[in-house]
Amino acid sequence: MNHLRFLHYLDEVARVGSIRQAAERLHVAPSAVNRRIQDLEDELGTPLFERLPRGMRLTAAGELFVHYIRSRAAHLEQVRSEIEDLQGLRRGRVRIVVSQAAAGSYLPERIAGFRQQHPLVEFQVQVGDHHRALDALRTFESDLAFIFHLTPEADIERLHDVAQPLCVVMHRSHPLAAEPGRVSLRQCLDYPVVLPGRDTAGRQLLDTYLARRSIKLRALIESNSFEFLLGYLRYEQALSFQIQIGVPSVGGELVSREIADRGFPSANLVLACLQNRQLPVVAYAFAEYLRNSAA
Amino acid sequence: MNHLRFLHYLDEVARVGSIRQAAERLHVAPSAVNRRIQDLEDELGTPLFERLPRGMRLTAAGELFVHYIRSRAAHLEQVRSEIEDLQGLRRGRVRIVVSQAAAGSYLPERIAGFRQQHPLVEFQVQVGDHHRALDALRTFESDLAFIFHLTPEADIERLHDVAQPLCVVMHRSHPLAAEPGRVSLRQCLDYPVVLPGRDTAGRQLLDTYLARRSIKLRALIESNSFEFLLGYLRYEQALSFQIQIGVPSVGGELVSREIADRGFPSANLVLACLQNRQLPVVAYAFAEYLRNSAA
DNA sequence: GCGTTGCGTTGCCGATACGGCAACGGATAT
DNA sequence: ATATCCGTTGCCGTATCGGCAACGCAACGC
Repeated sequence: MNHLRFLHYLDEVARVGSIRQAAERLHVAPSAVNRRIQDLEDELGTPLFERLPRGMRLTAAGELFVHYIRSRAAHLEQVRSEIEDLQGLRRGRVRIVVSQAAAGSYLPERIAGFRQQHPLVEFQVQVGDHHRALDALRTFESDLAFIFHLTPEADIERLHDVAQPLCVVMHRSHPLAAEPGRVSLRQCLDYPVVLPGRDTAGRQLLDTYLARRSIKLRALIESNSFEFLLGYLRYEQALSFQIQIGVPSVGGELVSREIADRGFPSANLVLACLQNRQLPVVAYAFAEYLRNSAA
Repeated sequence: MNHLRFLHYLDEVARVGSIRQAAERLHVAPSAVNRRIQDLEDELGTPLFERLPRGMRLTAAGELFVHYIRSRAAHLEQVRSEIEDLQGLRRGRVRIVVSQAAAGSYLPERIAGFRQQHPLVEFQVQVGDHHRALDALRTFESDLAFIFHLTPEADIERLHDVAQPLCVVMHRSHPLAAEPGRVSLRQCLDYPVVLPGRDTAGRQLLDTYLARRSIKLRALIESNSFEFLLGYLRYEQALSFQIQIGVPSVGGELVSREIADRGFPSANLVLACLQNRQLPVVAYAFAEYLRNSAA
């Protein structure tokens, strides 16, 4: 099946926008890549790329064809997966793109659990924002996406969603950690807070709620790294806000408490894939596993 | 894209069940075909064929893979078609499998009409029975099927259907042809009849109706060729039964009359394609054309 | 029992397609 | 104007593929 190499050439050129860069990634000479693309264009009778001074850009025809190539490759993976499935083995690779919040402990835990049942299954995990996740699904880079608040899109299919309350997070030695049960937002205002960047979904939920209640919250630290924020809590008696699954649940120094205030927002975490896409059986199995272990 | 030759090899071997025969059709040496198949099996780690003394038969894995190949080829055609479509040309090939009844005049007329608007479009027309039609759709040999009374099947999608009354057909010089409007079944019984074979859909409709009314009809001639039956009417003052579109409507020596009897059966002609199959744009356009010109 | 026929398969060799290398022409950035 | 990055092309070695002939095997006809 090495005959399909050249389709990968085209795919890569479309991604990086340059024959030379694509050739480098593919470990072949630029001329080789160029030749295959020219062959393809000759056969289709239409240019697939515009030749710009700075590189190559897909034409409309190219867009169509590259989408075909990628879906073909994904389809092939699905068939291979089915074939291996009927040999009794559950092997293959699940490719998933997730929000940062899920990357810390939620996803690792689930993957570890899944691999106990299916030890031959490999994973490719990408962390990315909303936009990145949708893009990865559309270009067939990922099978599944697990992200916040999916705005409905025609070509994306929701497989499962979980409502996740936004919690306040602190070190276990923090005064608030002694409180049993929920805490009120008012209590939190007495302490310094560290917050995720304004472009994250959780932060936006928080901000709109606070604005509605005319509550001002000054962030001691803003960061686009959840790991950094939570890590910082070990060094200063501060608070942060995070959805529940974003906080390590076992053996951690960190504690999370739900907020008692009425109307305090919840995030909606969605497991999604590309519409009409036939997932590899392992990917589908993992999606089912996530759905059942959601609890 | 000649690189995909070897996929066609596999397809052909699966169809004819023998490497040597497939090689002959493909105009290559049997050893070449054999080699590509072995490569494929090595790469997939699974035999795709059982080696029988009489030839090759697909394994379960082979079934999956061959289906992938065929759908991939069909998908490619669809993409090429889309690409040509956005170049402004409406070209390509529509592959359709139809009942005998539609082959005589209905389909030729519609194809001619369609080609007046899209002269670059080519057609491949196969005549076949119910079973053959479904098989052609499933193996991606045909894009569309136009057949009688489609029993609902999970993987087949109905695009359009037309109720077609069963009519009595005669030569224009036949006594009954002088009658204006409908004729009664009783009138027909005075004349010899020629009928399609018992395995055709129209004949079965007729037989069940006649049986319910306890009417006996002795066929002067039975034939599996509609063309022969209608042709025979030129030489003897006999009658035949056929759905309306099975009778040439223009400039013909033949005349059809509807049957006045209440409950006299109608056939249901269905235009169908494979479920979830993205049709080439030309095929889709032709399906639309048929739907609109059904009247 | 035989030979015949059709099947998949393999070794060997020639043809073909493909990739690597180096150089060219053009457009942009500094 | 120089440097850089781009796609492109001619030339050549090599890996890949197909053709040919032969082999082993199983089924069929006689």
